[in-house]
Amino acid sequence: MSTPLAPQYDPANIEAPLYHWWMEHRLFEASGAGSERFVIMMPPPNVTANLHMGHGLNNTIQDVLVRFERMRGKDTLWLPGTDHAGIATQNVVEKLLAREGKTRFDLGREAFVERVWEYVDRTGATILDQLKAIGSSCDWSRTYFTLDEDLSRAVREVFVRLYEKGLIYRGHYLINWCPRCLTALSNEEAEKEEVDGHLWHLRYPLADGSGHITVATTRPETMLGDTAIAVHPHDERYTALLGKLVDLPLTGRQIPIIADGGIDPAFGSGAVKVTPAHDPLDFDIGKRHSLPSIDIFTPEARVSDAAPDAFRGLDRFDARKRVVQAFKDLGLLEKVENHRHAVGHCYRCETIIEPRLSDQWFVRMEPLARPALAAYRKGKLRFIPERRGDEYAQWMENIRDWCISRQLWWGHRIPVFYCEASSCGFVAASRTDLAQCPACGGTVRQDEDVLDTWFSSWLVPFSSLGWPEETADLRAYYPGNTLVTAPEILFFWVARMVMAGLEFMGEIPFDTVYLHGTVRDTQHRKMSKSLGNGIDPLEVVERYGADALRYTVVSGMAVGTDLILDPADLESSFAAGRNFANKLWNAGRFILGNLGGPVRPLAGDRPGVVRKDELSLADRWIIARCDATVIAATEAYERYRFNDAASALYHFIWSDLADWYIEQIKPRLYGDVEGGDVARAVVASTFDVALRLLHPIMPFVTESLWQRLPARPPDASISRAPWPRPDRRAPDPLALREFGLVQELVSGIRSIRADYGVQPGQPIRAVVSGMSRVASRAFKAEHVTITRLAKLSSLELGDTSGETGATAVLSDGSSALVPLGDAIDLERECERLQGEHDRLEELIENQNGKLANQQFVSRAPAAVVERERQKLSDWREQADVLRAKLGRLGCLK
RNA sequence: GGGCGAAUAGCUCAGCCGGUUCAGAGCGCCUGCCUUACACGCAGGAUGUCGGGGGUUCGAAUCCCUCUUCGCCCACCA
Repeated sequence: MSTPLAPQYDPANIEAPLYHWWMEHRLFEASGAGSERFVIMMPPPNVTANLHMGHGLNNTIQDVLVRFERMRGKDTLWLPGTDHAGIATQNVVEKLLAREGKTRFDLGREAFVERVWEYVDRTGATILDQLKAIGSSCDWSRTYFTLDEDLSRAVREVFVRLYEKGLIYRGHYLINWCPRCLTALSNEEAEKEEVDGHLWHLRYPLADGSGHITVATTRPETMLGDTAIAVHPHDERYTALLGKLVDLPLTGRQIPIIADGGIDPAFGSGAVKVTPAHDPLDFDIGKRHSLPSIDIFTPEARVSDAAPDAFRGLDRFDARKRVVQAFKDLGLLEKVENHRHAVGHCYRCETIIEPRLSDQWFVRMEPLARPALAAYRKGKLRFIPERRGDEYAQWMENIRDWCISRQLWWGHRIPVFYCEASSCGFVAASRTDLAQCPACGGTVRQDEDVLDTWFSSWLVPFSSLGWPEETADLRAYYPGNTLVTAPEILFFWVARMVMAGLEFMGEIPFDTVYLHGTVRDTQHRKMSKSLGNGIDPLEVVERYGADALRYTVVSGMAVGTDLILDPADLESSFAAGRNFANKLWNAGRFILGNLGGPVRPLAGDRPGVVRKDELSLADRWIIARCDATVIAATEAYERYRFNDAASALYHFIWSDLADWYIEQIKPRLYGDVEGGDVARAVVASTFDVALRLLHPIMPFVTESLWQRLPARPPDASISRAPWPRPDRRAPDPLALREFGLVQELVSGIRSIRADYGVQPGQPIRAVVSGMSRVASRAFKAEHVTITRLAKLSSLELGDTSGETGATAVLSDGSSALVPLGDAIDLERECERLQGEHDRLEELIENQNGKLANQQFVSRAPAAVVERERQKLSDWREQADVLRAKLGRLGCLK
């Protein structure tokens, strides 16, 4: 790898081959060795999915964690997989069929399922390859699919166990129905959304002709299925009407007025039309009063034959208009009010949910939720951000039974078998397919429905490891550690995994749940296909590189915040990451080009090791800074504060290492001064550390540079390099202070140059006086550095008396004078210094006030008071120096 | 309707348990530089009554209350 490096980092030609190389060397596979493990289950993307920024965000975070822990020496398993995604996938294939003018019913169940498999096999799991493009270091050798044979076996095992335990039951209930997908949905799959609607006040004439009763409803069309009117038992307005009948308009039916405690007398008219087949509250009322229920809709939510002729076949919304019109025509429409309320929408297709009475399978959740809640309460489950735990607990506390049957064809078929013989009545859940009835020998049929997709997902932490077999993987990698996911699927998936883990493995599947934010545009709208405000991660990878994408994601999102990106301006979002990668690349190019072979070891017992007394001030400074960065970055990664890790590394690499240290060592590297070998040792070592610290965030550029460092075995990968430890030689506060003064001095002189418009190439003199001992030592030690970086013709440490020029005062009270001769603009300089002086005086005044305050001096901690005193004296010293300067320049009036 | 969170430079965000990081970063902006690692760069600079109002405190961007505005979760007022 000795080819000269290009002056510009070229991710497009570097990343893909590198990923290949990682795969070849099987660097991401869990080994089963080592004492400590780190396991992450990837939230399995839908098989049909294409990578979007949400995946980019989610998987980048997981990869950062996994790479970090892998370098810390743990046996890491990041297990990828794909989800068969029942409704979503079936919808995709049905859409394809529609183009051929066919429906799934034209094909029939078996052919249709075959068709879906064909599609899934052909398109493959594209998304998994796309995940590789962003650098995801998953253990691909263990990739699963939720419809794989072994995972399906786990699903079936779980169903049968729960069935036999009485935790799965079949019932006739009002469920959430999607009239477009033609299937039942769970409560979680019905997304509540606020909608602007109306409240229609309808008059129902009393059967005895004595008047009417008014009901208020948001869904007038359902009146066709009304079977009662309910009022609150204590509502005096209606006591006289209780038990009376009304003529239900349009239907020719008569229904009773009943009393039910569930009615709120304050809402609407206080009287409610009761439609047990189409409203959850009404369903309960119907049960309490044994009311008949009339289902007036077909599965597609068109008016069915149970309704009067005039409305049959109408879509529910057309029916609504017609019913309202009919009431108007009859003079029975009292009024219409605007009314905002929450309406359920299908989470896959946004269609408004229709509550529908049907036979479905349910899981009794309370017994599963209890231990899952207890585990959280006992502190075994940690949420990041913490407050998300409250949502988890709240959901667990109010858990409702889970409707798990779906009227789809694509999925795990419900393993329940019914005997066809009417006299037999045999029904059972079975681990194996039944050909005939074990009771009577008759033919059996299997339940037609399939299971909710999440019924396989909630098992993934163990089903993907071979359960119910007692595999080695299961023993080694269950339970896992961290789950990284979007908050949207907290209930769908996370909470249920905890329940399943406890029920079937006796242990929760992970101890930490990191819930990251959502990717949004600058108007804070969620990125989505329909809004057209998405960003294609692959386009970003192509234009800016995967590292840039990852850097942006990581640094743009703190714990508990969303990731805001501008789809209209990729440059603003991703340039910083690309520039950083390029900066690193060029720093590496420079360092590698100047090492020229093996370097002396910096520490240890090896021969040629650099002795401490060989280190210059700058060397000690960068080592101390490097060490501080090791500590800060490690802690940030551990605390999931990846943005902190990113910024600590950005600052260390760009400002400390590139802007100062590399500039500082140039004379040594070029042989202009002594100590080139020490500089090489230190720069190689600190750069190596920086690469390793940054690798979890920017794996590609760090790997490609790290492999080129001297004395690397050909097969060594940074992804397995040991995580840097804090250095014994650091911390070195004195080096930080001393070099800090050097930086102040150089910056001060540069400012003067800029202020006075000194030509960039023009060398100037500088005289520093009034130095503290620390400054004096530092300036002597870094004389060459200061001269070079401030472009001085000479740097004198001593007395500035008698000369006029521009002055910079440093924090220790030393002042640097740049004699400018005729170039000096006295008035301007006075203004400059006066401004500086006034600013200090104001600080001093405040500080005096603070320290004169008895309350402060007596109540504040002694250390705080001492610190404040020190500040005051520093400022006073600086102000004195400035005043003297002003006097000498004749600025003082 | 219940619960929770956020409001800091033009933009995106740090600022953890109250006292210096005299309020920071990146991007953007202004000035000068193609200085032999990097113009995806270097150097220098400007920018904020820390959402409004009250309070606690010797001291508040940081704690409490309140208002305003946004956001999230939950919810069978039809």
